[in-house]
This record gives sequence, C-alpha cells and structure tokens, in this order.
Amino acid sequence: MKDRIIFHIDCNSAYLSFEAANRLRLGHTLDIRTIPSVVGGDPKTRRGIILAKSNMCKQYKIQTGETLYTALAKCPSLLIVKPNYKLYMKCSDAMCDIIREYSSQIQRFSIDEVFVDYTESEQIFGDPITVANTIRERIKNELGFTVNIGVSNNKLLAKMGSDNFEKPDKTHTLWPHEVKEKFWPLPIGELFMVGRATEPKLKKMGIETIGDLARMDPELVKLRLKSHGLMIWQYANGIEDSVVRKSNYMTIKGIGNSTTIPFDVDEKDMAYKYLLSLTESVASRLRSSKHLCQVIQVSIKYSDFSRVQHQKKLFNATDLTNEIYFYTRFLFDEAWNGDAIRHLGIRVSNLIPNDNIQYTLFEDPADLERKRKLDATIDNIRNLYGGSSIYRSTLLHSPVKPMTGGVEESYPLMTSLI
DNA sequence: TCTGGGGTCCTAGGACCC
DNA sequence: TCTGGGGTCCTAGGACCC
Repeated sequence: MKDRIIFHIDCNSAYLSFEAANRLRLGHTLDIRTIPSVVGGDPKTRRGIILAKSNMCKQYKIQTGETLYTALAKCPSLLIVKPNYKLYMKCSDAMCDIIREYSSQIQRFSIDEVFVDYTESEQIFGDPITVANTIRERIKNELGFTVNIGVSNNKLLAKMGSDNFEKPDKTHTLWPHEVKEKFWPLPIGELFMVGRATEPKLKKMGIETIGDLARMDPELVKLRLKSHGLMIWQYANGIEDSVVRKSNYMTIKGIGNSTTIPFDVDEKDMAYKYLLSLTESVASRLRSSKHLCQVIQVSIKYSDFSRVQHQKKLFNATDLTNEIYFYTRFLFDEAWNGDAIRHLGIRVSNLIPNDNIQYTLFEDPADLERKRKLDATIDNIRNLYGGSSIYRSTLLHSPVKPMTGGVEESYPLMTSLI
C-alpha cells in the first residue's frame, strides 16, 4: 500500500494572532504581536488566566495558564485583550476554506489545528512540501496570521512536526527516517499524551527523552502505565495509523457547560440558580443536536480547588430542561459537602438520537408532548431574539444570567486521541 | 504561576446476575 | 449451602488534549 502524506497545520499563538490580524484589518496601526500582550479573562470574575501570549512575553517569563495578576507583576505594561470566540471561529473557518482548495480530506482537530490527508492530492498539486509552503504563505498573506505545518506519513508525526520545532511561520518534515535524528532527542514532556502526571512517572523510570521511551521494553512500560503506557511507547516510535476523519460533529459523545462563579457560594439556593442557568444552555444544545441523554453529571469545584463529581444513569432518556434540572439538583445535593463553591458544571452523555422517544408507563404522552413543545418554543424565541430574551423568574433579580456557557454551533471539537 | 472552559478516554471497585 | 468465577452495568476519579 502507498504511504500516506499527512499535514498538520497549527496556528502560531492562535487567539493572539487572530486578534492582531483583525485589529490591523480594522485600521489599527499597532501590531499587538510586536509588544508584550496576552488574550485572557477578567480577573474580577475570577476567570483571569492567560489563554494566549505574544512572543514578546517570553522575555518576562509569562506563561500560558498563569494568572493575569502574576503576569502583570512581571510586566506592568502588559496589554490584555478579552477573548472573542466568534472572531476566532471566523478565522478558523477562513483558514479551512484555503486548505480545502488543496484536499477535501481535512479534519478540524481544534479551533486552531487541522489535519490534512494530502495523499490523493499529490498527483494533482504535486510536491507536498511545496504545497505546504504555498498554504502557509497564502494564510499569512490573505488572512494575516502565521501557521506552522508538519508533514509526515501519519497524524502523530505530522503534529509533532508542527508543534516541536522552530516557530513561527515554518514548515517541517518529520518522516519516519528522520525520527531518530529529529524526534528522539526531544524531552519526554513534549510527546503528545505525556502530561503533568505521566512525565514524572517516566522520569522516575530514567526516561528523559522521547528516544529513551522508544528504546524501552514495551512490556515494561505497559506494566507500569497500563494501556496508556503502550500507546505513548508507540507514539515515541512514530507508530500511529488513525485516519483523517472528515468531521467528528456527528459522533458527539457528550455536552457540558461549566462556570467559575465570581464569588464563593455557600447557599444552596444560589448554587441552584447557577445550576439552572447551566442546565438551560446544556439542554438547549442537547436539543439542537437532536439527541436525548441517558446520563447526567454534576461537578463541583470548592474554593480549595478540590473537586467532586456525581453522575446518574436515567431510566428514560430525556432532553427536557426541567427534567435535567431535577436530576441536577438531586446530584448536587448528593455531592455537596457544604463547603464554599467556586465552580459548577453540568454534563450530559450517553446520547441517543431523539427520533424515537420512549413513552413511560407513568407519564401521559400528551403531557410529555406539551413539555417538549414548551422547550421548543423557548428555543425558537432564544434563537430569534437572543439568549436573554426569555427569563426564568427565579433568575430575574439575581446576579445569574438566564443561560451560562454554550459554544458556537459547529465549533470544532477535539478528542484526546488523534 | 494559586490555576478557564470545552472535550474524550481509561480504570478500579462495588453491585448484581448466572 | 456462606462458597467460586465470570460477565456486565454503574459510579467516582484521574489523565490527557486545546
């Protein structure tokens, strides 16, 4: 069988580059990439962490994920921009439009990452490196931001090629014959799927580089780290054969929303209000995806950052806001230990298509139809006039918004496995 | 560095069944 | 019968990604 040719295209400092390009397009004269600047949340609402940073932040040792507070201490003149996800989505769409001109086999891995299967396109467009460079130049010239492109025979090596070598605005190959020389010397923490917890375990085994892991006995790694160990051993050896899937939109596994509350909550009623607001978003997204859920999960993060999570499998699948809210309260009561709450989340999963509603023995089908119609009507009003156009009376005179969380439709979803 | 919000998958233990 | 083993379901928690 013919070897595949895979690209991985990765935006450099995505959110910050998108902001910079947009400001220039609007006529600003300052390119915020040339000064210390970050995209981040609002510290007043306790969402103050850095999501993306300009290259100039490096000299101040500002890190992605740290608080704006500590970053400002390192660099008082730091420019802070609030995130604008609608803009980022537009940039991502525009980038994909360019990429699609060169292959129909593309997979949006996240808002700023795309896999491309170039195998079939080679006979039309020619040399993959030349085309990768063309795509890179076109994105820079037409959209105003830069990308790194990794080229190889599988998705893992393509991704490692775009992530781990010189940035920004570069194309790198990481063909299997280059693995030993270019891939193996990298520190083990750079390997996809080796994170905060796995890295120290590997280091304890004397593994410092990706090559160290690749040369280990796979049985030994599996013994210590189970199936995850075997997987990262294969990754270290450049072994990975998943296909570039057109879209994972149809195979969505769950829908969740969560929020950090601007103040600590220690009253059940206030917690319920946030849960209701979250339920409104989750249930409405569930209905618009045309699914019913069979599992509901509530998670609580306390002010000391410890967290608990309780879930329940339902007897009958549902998409009704009120029914989901009922179980949400039940699960919250079960899980909450009375301590001050910082963060609340709701997730629904075990989804099934909504085209075949099971009527229960104990419920009047006409009554269920009425409830479904009510939800559908509310969804329609919100689609037409916005999320705040219709309020639950309990949320009217409270700090809680009628809906909390939610993502744009067709927002690219990623899975932890590539 | 005192840590957002959106996801997915894996594992271990207990309940329950045959 | 107080004792086995295997299978499946459910739940809580952990790990990883961007």
